[in-house]
Amino acid sequence: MKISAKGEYGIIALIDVANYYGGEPIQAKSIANRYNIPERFLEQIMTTLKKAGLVKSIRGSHGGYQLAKTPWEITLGDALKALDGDISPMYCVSENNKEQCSKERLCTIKDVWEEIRGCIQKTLSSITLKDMCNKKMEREMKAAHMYFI
Amino acid sequence: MKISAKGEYGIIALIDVANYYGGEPIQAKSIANRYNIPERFLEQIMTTLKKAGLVKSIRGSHGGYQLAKTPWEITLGDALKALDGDISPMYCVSENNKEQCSKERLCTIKDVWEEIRGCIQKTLSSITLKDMCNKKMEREMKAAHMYFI
DNA sequence: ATAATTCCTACCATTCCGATAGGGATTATA
DNA sequence: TATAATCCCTATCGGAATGGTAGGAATTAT
Ligand code: FES
Ligand code: FES
Repeated sequence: MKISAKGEYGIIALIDVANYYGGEPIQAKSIANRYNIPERFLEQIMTTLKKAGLVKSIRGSHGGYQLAKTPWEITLGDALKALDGDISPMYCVSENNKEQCSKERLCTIKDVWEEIRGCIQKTLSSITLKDMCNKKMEREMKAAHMYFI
Repeated sequence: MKISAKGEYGIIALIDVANYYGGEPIQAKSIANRYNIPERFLEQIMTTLKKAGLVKSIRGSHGGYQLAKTPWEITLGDALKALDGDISPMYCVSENNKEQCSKERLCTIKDVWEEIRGCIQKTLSSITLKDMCNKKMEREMKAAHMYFI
């Protein structure tokens, strides 16, 4: 029941990119350095985010990443779905439901997984990158010279 | 973000034991057979549940397992906490918080994990074994000759 | 005595995760 | 046009976790 490092790194990166929304593209290398994320690993993560349509990339020198939508159009749910594949606690209630449990029709527990998936989904899809940026800014206003994630 | 097989098997077993509440102890072997769970694996799971104080065991011939509390005193939250160790989506918001994230005090994402942990916890701790038994019974009443999990 | 059970400990195979690595493609700019 | 800075693609790898197996000891009813 844990969110992967990939998921966490990806969210950190996305929030960072969102912070630069409207400006110059931001490089994977820069993000990796500032948040202490392995550089080559982050590259792969950014590719994932790109394939999911959350960021767009600019290649070549002075290249980097920018949001593919506005910060208030992208939710943490979108991010985690792209990064960890899914946010359901059990395969039988996954959105891209491939694997079924054996006794699915006779299972009374499935409802529980469904409910959990629902509340996670609801929470995550209610928080946008914009929200996260705002929170970060607020905190940095109160505590001078400190950079929040 | 998936619940382990151990977690699922354990919950199935617990519900089954709860179904026999007040009667004879029920054997791991019997549970394993009926729900198609590897026998020796289930033995270990039952040990986990025992150590967590959810079931008590009776050794020797005609032995087996019984609930250590009433079915309405044990929640699915108790069960999963015992089986999967924890239900938090990130170590920094775990109840038995050992590992801390590096920049914990500067992290704005932690709040999100906290919120998710909260809603999972709330859902799981609101469902008792009694609830699950009732649901099972209701469904079996409506569909004759079918045994639900 | 025997059979049925739980209990304890070790082990094993596979998968997943986090990360590293090499090298190619693209682009600004000097 | 050369160079440096990027992103991009693919392969690989070590370690940890997961799911399961195994042997045999301890306990108990019959
Ligand atoms: S159907 Fe998936 S847990 Fe029962
Ligand atoms: S402190 Fe744990 S994710 Fe930020």
